Amino acid sequence: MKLYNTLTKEVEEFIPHNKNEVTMYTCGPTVYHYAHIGNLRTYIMEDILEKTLNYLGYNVKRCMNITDVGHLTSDSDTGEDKMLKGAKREHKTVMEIAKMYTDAYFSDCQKLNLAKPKIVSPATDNIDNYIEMIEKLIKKEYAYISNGNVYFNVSKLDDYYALTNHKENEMVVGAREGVKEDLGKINQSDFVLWFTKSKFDDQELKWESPWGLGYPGWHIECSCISLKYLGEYLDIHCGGVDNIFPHHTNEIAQTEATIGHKWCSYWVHGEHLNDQSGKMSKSKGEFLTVSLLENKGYDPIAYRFMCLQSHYRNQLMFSYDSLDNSVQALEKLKNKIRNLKEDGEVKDLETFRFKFKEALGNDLNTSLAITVLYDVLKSELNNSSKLALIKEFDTVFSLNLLEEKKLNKDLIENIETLLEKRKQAKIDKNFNLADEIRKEIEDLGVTIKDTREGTIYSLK
RNA sequence: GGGCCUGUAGCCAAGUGGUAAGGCAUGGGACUGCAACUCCCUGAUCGCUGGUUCAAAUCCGGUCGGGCCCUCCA
Repeated sequence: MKLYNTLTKEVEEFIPHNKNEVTMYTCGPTVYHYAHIGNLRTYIMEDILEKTLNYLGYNVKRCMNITDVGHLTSDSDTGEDKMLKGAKREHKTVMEIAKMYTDAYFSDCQKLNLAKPKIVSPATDNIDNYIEMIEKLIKKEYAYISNGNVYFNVSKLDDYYALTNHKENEMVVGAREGVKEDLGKINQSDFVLWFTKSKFDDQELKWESPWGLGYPGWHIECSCISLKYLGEYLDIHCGGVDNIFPHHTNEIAQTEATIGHKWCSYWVHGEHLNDQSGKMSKSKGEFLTVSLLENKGYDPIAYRFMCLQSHYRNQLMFSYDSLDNSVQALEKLKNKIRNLKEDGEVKDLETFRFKFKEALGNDLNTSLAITVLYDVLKSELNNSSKLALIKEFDTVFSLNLLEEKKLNKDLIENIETLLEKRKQAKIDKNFNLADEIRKEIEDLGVTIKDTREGTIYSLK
């Protein structure tokens, strides 16, 4: 298995710290609003990665956080807590909001066939751990207290910018509008570990700490949760590219300062989904959620398919045209598969299996893996063998390729009766009637197809 | 100002030195009472421009265009 590692900027052979056991940490959602499909693109990539590793025989232990607290707009005390903002908007308490959007998030995941990580931990469940870790950092003199907040001192590290090519003196403070310099810091890139002072005194969730009543900075949760559940040697850490700096950079800083050795070997980042105006966001353009797509009549799986046809490290352009494209393609693909009927012994799977593994094993080239699927369909293999391969591939793709939609009994009887009538009409050359009956059947949501063996039907 | 990614047929998109995968759409054909489904056939020299090389979409330089990050973000 080869993976592109942001840390080395190279595609590397993946070697877990502990033989076949893989530890994987993926940054989870901030539950102050619905996830948009751009957010979900990264989770789709992570899902494919996890399933590919499983397919290749690894045992993956994956952990994800749920950010349900104190996600400020910035470390410099400007901006507003997102959870609080969400709560105000919905006239609910912060915890109610968190619950509501956490549920919504997992519901979206389910619709996209995203496996739930073995370990899911809300940020608010681990406050004691953060405090403990921050105390350690202060004791080791990596952290200092200033203006009531606890900061991490990045100048104590040899290589704070390991993940990026940033240089401290070339960075522009306030490159982004609304960001103001925090005068309490020693270095420009120092970040907050614990807040006791914020311009937003109405911050709802606060905890007692050695530094006073306050709440954690927004990088500490991922470090802590990861250490708590996955140990001091992490194999893979994932997230969106926007997390590279500062979030992941800071995670590395505080974690390695705490444990005193290298922490995570492979950093895997997913590129963004863009729309015509650039990066998709919650504040501009159409707010594209899974539910919105569903309301417009799209099967969320078609979006998953769209993502798989591109590479996770390339930006992908969203448009309804390309989603329509994927809808068509997926439908055709499933039709082809539906037409395969078992016909004997399963054999000769290795060639395609190898190609499939090679595609995914090459830094998750899902697009090429999809091509292998089409190659299987066009191959000389018998149907049973094709079906066996498709079933295997779909453990990674998760596109419901073999899904047989269930017809209920009454519906079947109804259709059988109508088909009999239509058959008679055709014999009588009464094609108008035959067409009417076909229309009637289609209105029931069923497609029919005339073949030499008779008429067959399936759910649309 | 600094860092990074990207430009392949109408559209989406693989492909990192040896003369361009795949999908969707289009057009033509087979099948059908018609249709749907399915099957067969159908298209690009890779933004532009210099260079390296026996050989470049692939490497290097320039140029034009699109996008991202630099303390909200997947």
